[in-house]
Amino acid sequence: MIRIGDFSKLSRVSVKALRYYDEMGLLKPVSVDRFTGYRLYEYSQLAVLNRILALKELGFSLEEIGRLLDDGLSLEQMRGMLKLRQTEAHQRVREETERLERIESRLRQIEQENNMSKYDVVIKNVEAIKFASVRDVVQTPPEQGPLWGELEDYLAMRHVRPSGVCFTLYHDEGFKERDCDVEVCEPLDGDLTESTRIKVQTLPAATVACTIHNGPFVTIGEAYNAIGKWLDANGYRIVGPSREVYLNPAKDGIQNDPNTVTELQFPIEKA
Amino acid sequence: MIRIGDFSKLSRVSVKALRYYDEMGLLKPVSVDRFTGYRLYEYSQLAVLNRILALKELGFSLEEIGRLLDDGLSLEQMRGMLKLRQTEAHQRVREETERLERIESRLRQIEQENNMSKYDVVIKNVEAIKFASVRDVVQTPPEQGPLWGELEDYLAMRHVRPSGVCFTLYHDEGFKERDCDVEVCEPLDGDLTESTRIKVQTLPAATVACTIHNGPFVTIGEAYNAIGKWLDANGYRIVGPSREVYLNPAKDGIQNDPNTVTELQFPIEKA
DNA sequence: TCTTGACTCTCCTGTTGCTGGAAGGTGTAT
DNA sequence: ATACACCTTCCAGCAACAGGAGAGTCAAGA
Repeated sequence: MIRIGDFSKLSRVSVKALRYYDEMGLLKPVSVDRFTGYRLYEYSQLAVLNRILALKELGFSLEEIGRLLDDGLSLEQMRGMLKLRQTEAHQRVREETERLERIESRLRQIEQENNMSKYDVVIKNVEAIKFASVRDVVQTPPEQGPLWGELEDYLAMRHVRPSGVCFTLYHDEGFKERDCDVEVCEPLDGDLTESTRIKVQTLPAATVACTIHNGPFVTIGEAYNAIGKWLDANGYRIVGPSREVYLNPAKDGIQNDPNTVTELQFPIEKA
Repeated sequence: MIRIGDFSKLSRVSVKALRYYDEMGLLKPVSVDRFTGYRLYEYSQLAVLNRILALKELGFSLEEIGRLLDDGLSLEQMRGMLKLRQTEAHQRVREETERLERIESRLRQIEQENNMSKYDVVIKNVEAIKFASVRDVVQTPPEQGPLWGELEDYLAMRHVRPSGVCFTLYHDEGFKERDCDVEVCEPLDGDLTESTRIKVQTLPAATVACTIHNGPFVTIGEAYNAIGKWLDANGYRIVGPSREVYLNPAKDGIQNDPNTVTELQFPIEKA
C-alpha cells in the first residue's frame, strides 16, 4: 500500500489527476484511512491506471473510460467505439492539415506580397434558397440594372415581396469582363407564377467560400482577385455559379455608393 | 443597421457567439440602444467578423485575435505568430496521426486475435536516475538472485540505503533466454565508492514505453510479448537496455509470489 | 387596441480535465 | 519541540461558448 504521492511518482500522473480519477470513480484507492482521509493505493492498481491512460490516448473521454472499465466490455462494443474514434481522429487530422495549409499559404502571401490582404476569406455553409430571377447575357456586369427593374416590377405587380437580400448569379466559368451570363435574383418565401422571362428556382444548400467587399462596385475586382487567389492557394475547386449578395445595396443606381456592402460567395469543393 | 439575429443569419455565427465577441471586445456593435440594450450592427462589420473567423481558423485564440485587431499589427509580428501556429499545427497533426495509428493497431488486434490484451502500453518520460549496480552474464534471468545478494551486502556494509525501487537492466538486444547480460540496480541519492564489481552510474532521462505485469515472474514473458508487439505495431524503435522495475518485489526469493508487481520499461524513439 | 409570436436582453450554470492555491490536519526525522 | 514534507477538502479558473430562466421589445394580424 502506497500513498498518493508515491503512486503519482511511479505513474507520472499528477496527484491532482489521481484525485480527480478517484472522484470520477475511475480509479478508487483500495482503501482510504477513516481518520485522516489519506488515499492508499496498491501497486497492482498501476495496471488499471495504465489502462485508463491507454484509453485516453485512443481519444476516449473519462466518462466513456469509466463505462468501459465498469461494463465488462464486449469486443463488439469496443470495436464500435474504436471505429467511432477512428473517424473522429481522421477528421481531426484533416482539419489540422487544412489549418496548416492555410497558415502556410498566409506565410507565403506575406513573403511574396509583403502585405496583408484586406479581404479575409471564410468558408461557411449556406442553406437552400428559393428565388425568382431573370437571366440574360449583358455586355458588362454593371449593365444588369434593367434586369433588376424587370424583376422588381414583376414582383410588385403580383404583390410579392422578397424575403431576404437579393443577389446575382454569375454563370460564366471564370471571370469575364464582357458578355456575362448573369441572373439577378430575389429570394422568395411563398409561391409565384413564372413567365417566359421570370423563373422560380431553388439553389441547393452549399459550402461556399466568401468574402466581404466594403465599398463601391468599381473596386469589386480586388475582392474577386483575393478570393480567387485564396481558393488556389488552399486547394479548392469552384463547383457552381458564384453569387454576389447585396447586403447593403447601393442607393444610386448601381455604381458608386461607398457604403455598399457586398458578399461574394463561391460554391466550392476540396480539390 | 441590423439586429443581432439578422447579423447572425448573414454570418452564420450564433447569436451567443456574437454576444461573447462583444463582451470580449472583439466585435462591438456600432451602437447599442440606450433603452432596450439591443445591439445594432452595420453590414460592413461582417468584414471584421470575417477577419476574426479567418484568424480563428489559423488557430489563434480570441484573446490573441483581440490584440491582433487592436494593434495595427506589423507584418513581422504577424509572421512570427504564424510561425508559432505553424509548429503547433504541425505538432497536432503528428499527435492525431499517432492516435489514429494506435486506434488502427488496436482494431487490427481485435480482428486478428479476437481478444483484448491484458497489458496496456503507455508512453511516459522518466527522469535521470543515479544507481549502484552489479553487471554480469547469467544463464537465465531468474539466476540473478546472487547478484542482488552481492549488491545489497555491499550497500549494507557501507550503510547506504537505496532511495527508490530497485530494477534490472537487460543489456542484450532483443529477447534472450540464456546467457543474459543483466545489471541489477539500486537507486542512490548520496555517494558511494565503487569497487571492481559494484559501479555507480546515472541513467539519463528517457522516453519509455511501459507496461505493468501483475503476478509471478514465470509469466512475465507475456508482458514482454505484448509490449514488443505494441512497439512494432505503432512504429517505435528500442534505443537502450530495457528495465524491469520491481515495484512490489517478490517475498520468496525471486520466483512465485503472485502479488508481485513489475513494470517493464523500454527506452524508445519513433521509428 | 389587444394579442400573439418572434426577438432581444441579462444573468446563471454547465461543459472537460484538470491546475493552482488557501486553510488546515499528518507523519516523520531531527 | 519543531521543522518540513505530505495529505486532506474546498474554491476558483481556464476556453469558447451552449442552454435556459425570467423579463422586456417589436411588428403584424384580429
